[in-house]
Amino acid sequence: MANDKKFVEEITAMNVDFAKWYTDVVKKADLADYTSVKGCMIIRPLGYAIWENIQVELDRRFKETGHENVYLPLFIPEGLLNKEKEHVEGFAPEVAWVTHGGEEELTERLCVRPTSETLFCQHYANIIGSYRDLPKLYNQWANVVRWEKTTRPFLRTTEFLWQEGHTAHATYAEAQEETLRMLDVYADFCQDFLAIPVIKGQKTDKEKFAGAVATYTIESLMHDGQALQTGTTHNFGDNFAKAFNIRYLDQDNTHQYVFQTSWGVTTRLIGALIMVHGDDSGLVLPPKVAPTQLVIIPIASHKGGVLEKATDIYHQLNDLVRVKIDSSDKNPGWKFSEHEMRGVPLRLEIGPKDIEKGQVVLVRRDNREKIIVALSEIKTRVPEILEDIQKSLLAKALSHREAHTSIANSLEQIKESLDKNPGFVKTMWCNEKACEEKVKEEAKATSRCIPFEQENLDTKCAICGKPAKTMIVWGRAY
RNA sequence: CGGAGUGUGGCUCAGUUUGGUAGAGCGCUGCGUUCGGGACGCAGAGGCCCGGGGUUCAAAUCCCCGCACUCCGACCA
Repeated sequence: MANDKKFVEEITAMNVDFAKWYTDVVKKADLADYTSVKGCMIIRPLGYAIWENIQVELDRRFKETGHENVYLPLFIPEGLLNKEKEHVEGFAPEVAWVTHGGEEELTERLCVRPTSETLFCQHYANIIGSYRDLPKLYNQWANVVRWEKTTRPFLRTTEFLWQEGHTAHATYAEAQEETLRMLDVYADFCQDFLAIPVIKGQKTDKEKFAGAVATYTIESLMHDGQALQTGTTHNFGDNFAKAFNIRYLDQDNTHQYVFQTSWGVTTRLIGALIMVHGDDSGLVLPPKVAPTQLVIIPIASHKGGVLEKATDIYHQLNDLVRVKIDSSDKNPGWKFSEHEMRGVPLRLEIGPKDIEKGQVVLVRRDNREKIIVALSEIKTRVPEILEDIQKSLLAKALSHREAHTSIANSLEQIKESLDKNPGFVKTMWCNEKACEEKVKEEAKATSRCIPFEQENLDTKCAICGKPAKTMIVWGRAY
């Protein structure tokens, strides 16, 4: 059986129509379902289990770096939202408003939180009085609502799930340290756990968060060459502290404003998983995040001893990996396709012939390699193979990104690169907004970030020719 | 917010041109046979044709007015 044979007819091929492929995978892999409210999706058990795994792992890393979880209200009074000017202007167009409670019109409209900066600020103003109260390292897992015009499951939904970290510090330097520390947490999580390579960098002034001094980002490249911001951290300086009057008394008994940060990742990460690792047969999940890591498929399960053996294997592996046994009365072929669509990293086939030979057949989801393993060795081989799949997926995604990263020295070259080899384009840049706008207008691309890992490609800005200040990465983004 | 498209059993759609008893495939339920890449037989269940108004003896079909979703652009995690 050739590896490139198309096993699943119900999913549109990626190279035929990537957008269609994406929604097909979302539906066929049972990740999410549409509802009667635009942009609001039902996250189905598989999609939610992936989110839960993301949550558990991230939460562990947040706690390790000293953070505590809290929960703040869903509603924000209009007056509170309006306190920081840049912030409210940034979010105003996409805020949903509650105007009535029952039949009564409210005296003040309530905003359904698009993010919780203002609520955290109000709270911090109440609870921070002394330098002894700092730092405050809070995080909340929550849903937020942004009234988006164009929505796509996981990538951009009206309501989405996320975590938002909000911290308060005594000095700008500490806030900056926190901002970069959390970017590292995100970057490491994406690469190690989701097998998604990222570029760490700073957003330009044009792209930074409303109300922030500096915004940092991790950027990933999807299979179609489109960029996706997979996580973001912000240093607010004392902008919000001044607007909300968050002050503490320092050792010298003088009032000081606090310095704040915020950082978040969302259910968009699931979209990234789909678009980085998926193939024409459906979802491909890295073992670390996969709700089911191994599925056992009994062959000819009506024949004596097969189901018993499969169950025995299940019990042997149950402590080592997340394993399921599919003993439904579907055909084996149907089951193969089904679990491939759902991205299960490894499949174990056990039939009468295998039992005779004392072996099982393992099939990798990522490359469809068939591996025959003696029954006596499965407990060592299965975890080994899963580890290898995790590594291979990261390596594959990394080489895809490298193959789709170009260097350009002019606006013409930026356009050409984006058209001929869609992906990231690195250039030098003069740090002027005008050049960003020009790229946006002519090449339909935005600046993704100014990478921490700089390269000296040229002395001049690729767009205007003036002396360059930094290297920047461009891309067409989701 | 522009441009395009689509709304008919759970799903994919036919039927609409030319008004006349609501269809197919898949899925689902039951029984039996199968089982190493989406099996098969038999028997069943299941529809206010997106909504509201017209026109007509008669509307899924013709005419108005809504609403929703999808895709492509502009804005955004």
